[in-house]
Amino acid sequence: MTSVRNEPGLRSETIRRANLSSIVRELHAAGPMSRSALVRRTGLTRSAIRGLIGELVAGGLVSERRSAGIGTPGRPSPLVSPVPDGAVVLALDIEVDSLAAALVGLGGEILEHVRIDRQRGHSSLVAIVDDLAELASIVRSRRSPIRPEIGIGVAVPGVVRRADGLVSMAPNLGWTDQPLGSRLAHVLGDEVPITVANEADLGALAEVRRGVAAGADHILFLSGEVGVGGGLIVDGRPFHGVAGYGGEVGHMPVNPRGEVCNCGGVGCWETEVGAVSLLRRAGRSTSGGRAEIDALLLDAAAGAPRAIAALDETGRWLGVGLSGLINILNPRLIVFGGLFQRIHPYVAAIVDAELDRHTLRAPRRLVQVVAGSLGAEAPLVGAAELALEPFLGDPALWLRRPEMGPSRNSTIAVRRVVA
Amino acid sequence: MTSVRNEPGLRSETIRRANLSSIVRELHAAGPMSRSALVRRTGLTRSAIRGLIGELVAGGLVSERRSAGIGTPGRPSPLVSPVPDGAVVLALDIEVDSLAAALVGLGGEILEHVRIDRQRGHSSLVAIVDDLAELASIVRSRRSPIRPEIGIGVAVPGVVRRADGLVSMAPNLGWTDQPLGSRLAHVLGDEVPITVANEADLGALAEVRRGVAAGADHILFLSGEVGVGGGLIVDGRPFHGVAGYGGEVGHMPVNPRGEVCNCGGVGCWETEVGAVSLLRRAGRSTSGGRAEIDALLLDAAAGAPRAIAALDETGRWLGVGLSGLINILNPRLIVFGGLFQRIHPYVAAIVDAELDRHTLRAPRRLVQVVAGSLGAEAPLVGAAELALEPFLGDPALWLRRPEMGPSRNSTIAVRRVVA
DNA sequence: GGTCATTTGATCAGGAGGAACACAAATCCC
DNA sequence: GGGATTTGTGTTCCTCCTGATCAAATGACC
Repeated sequence: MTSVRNEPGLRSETIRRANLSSIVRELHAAGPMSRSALVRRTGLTRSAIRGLIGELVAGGLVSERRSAGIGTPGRPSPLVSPVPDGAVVLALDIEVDSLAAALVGLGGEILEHVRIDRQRGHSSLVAIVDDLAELASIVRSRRSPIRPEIGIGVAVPGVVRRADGLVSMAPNLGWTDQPLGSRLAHVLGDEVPITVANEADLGALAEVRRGVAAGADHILFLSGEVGVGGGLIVDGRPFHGVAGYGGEVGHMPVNPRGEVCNCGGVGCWETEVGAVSLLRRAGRSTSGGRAEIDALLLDAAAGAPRAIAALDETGRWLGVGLSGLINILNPRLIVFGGLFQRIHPYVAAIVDAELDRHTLRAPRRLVQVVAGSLGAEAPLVGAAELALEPFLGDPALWLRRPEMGPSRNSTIAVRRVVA
Repeated sequence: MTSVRNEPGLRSETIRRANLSSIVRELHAAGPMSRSALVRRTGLTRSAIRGLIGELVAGGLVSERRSAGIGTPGRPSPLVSPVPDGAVVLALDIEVDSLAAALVGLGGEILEHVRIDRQRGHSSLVAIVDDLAELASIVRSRRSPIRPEIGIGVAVPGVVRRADGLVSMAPNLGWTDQPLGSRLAHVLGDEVPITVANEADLGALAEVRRGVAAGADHILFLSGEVGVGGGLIVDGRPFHGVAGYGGEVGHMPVNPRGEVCNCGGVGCWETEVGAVSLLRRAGRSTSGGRAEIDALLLDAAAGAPRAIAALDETGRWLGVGLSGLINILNPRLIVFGGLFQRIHPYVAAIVDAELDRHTLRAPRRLVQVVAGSLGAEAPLVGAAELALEPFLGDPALWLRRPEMGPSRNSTIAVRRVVA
């Protein structure tokens, strides 16, 4: 704020960029809509919208077609649609037990999608990078002609430095300080920007753009299997602290007499609410992964007391930790993703009860806990949204400038004559 | 984002507003500087700066004078200074043991200031509002001619709803759901906007604008005496969740076997790090307030084992709780205010050691814990900054528009003749 | 003390961009 | 089929910044 900027000051062009951005964002978020709807939603005049849409159509980012005239009087407004091919991104997702790649277009349409199972446990960086490259080439080859992506987004279950995609810590992969971003750039080509982010951060973005949290401006997304991650949307924008490390709610200390955590600490929240403690409480194998949890939920549904008790206990700790988070963050919505989405029906009541006990009244009244709607694909969807973000923020950068402006006066004479 | 806006779209005028804002913000934050420095810092051209400064000078918000030519070759650039009288706000501060009022001008200059002691303990809303009105009239009367303030900011040790200044909970005042904002508007006049906020939120704002955290973009300010409050600056802007309730870090659960808290919960952080627990650990009266803490610190400085042990224990819990907050928020700086600023020298080492133990490595490396620099006046300074904010964001609203534009062509002929 | 390089202010033309207005087109309703 | 209504089209106007050019004020150097 008080230092020398390298960016120039605001000028006319800035306005055009911002207005183009707001149009593209509307279409990306809400899908096709009439031109007049865009006028209402952006606050711009018909003239301005006309010019901007014209530029977007010329640039191939948007298409107009006659709307099916329905109901209202007045001249029908053409329907403006985002063109999926106008801006395509590659989304990659590294999960504990799978890898995925997808091509996603403007508007959020998933054009291609592949997911393969992965052995749980530790894997080397190169092995995973190679697998991702393979998946990338599969989805790319399915789509031709191949227009290069405008960005690549990657979801990782670990702590990530945004600047360069260094994975500082990913216990479930056995990674410490692994340069995922630069390795991927090496393999996938470095002409396209690659952004790596934590899967919970991306889950939050996904749910706020395309899921239950659509349009909310303050949400906390909770995700994880073994580890517990949090993703935060603040004022409509992803929050990630100074270097991208924010949101590690799993390592909030909640129980000084608790167990030792992966991170070296004691009594971290994830030792109380993670999959391992849930399985242990239910007397099940803690190495069984997703299937074991599914079995536990079946038991609970059938009324097995031990399964129910385990879920209750996990729910209580969920409520305790969430109370702290709500007091700190005052969100509108808490979205359960990953493991928590699956156990949500079994713990919702107890979580709510705990929130009533431990949360300050004022923020408690405003918050709601809901299950996510995107399931296991949330991080992948979020990765796509992340990769699209620079484009959405300034679509003008991807518009080819016309060589010359349209000849403005050519039609005037004609019209005058006609009139 | 996807709803109908009432604001119009961006237009030329928007740019001028934003550029005026960035000039005024620079001057407010960094003080007087040469016109050419403004060119560098805003990225605007000399021409643009000239026009904008001209408008600000005409509006009385800024003044130019010849700079003391020092050192550099080239034509000297005039020094541009914010005019304190150009925008004056009234800042009010309700503390546990005192009340204060100040008039603060553009640039942060404190023009007038009064603080009076207050009986610790519960007070009615009307009593405090009356006292504040009295203080306000004192500072106003000292300054003549009275130009009306452009805003009023109020700091409160409690949970505040931003929209209307309702104090949802302020245990130290004995308040629940007290309409402070509207009562103040009633007494002080409702033509000036009144903004009420939590004292820790304002402390954060104060330290980031005028204190040790100057220019930092992600900070956590920790404050409090009995209760513990947190103020958060995210991306350079105050964070306050959905309704302004954010930042209540004091009620983060850290010890399920801990004590019952004011809020009704158990084992809240403030039951472990607040003044009461510190005094109790040291075997001192918990009702003595500030003086009792001072005596404790004297003891510790003199080497009294029990005082030192009490501070150590508090320091340990500080470290534990801060670890969680750092993992969640990934801030650049943690600023100790209020009680914590005073005990900072005694607990800094132990806090750092606990952070090393409990915080994830990556965010740990980036964070620093420092004592605040504004002491007891931090909330008051922050209240002033808060009240100035609408003005800084759009100074054009306070500029009287000239009746007619300057006659552009009057001097051209002359210059042509001369040339 | 004079000359020159350097930096910055002053002035003005030009271009970009949206707003406002007038008009035309397309639809619904009666 | 006529009128009301809504919305696209085209043009003019206004605002605001940039860029080029010239003038002014200073330090450095001989």
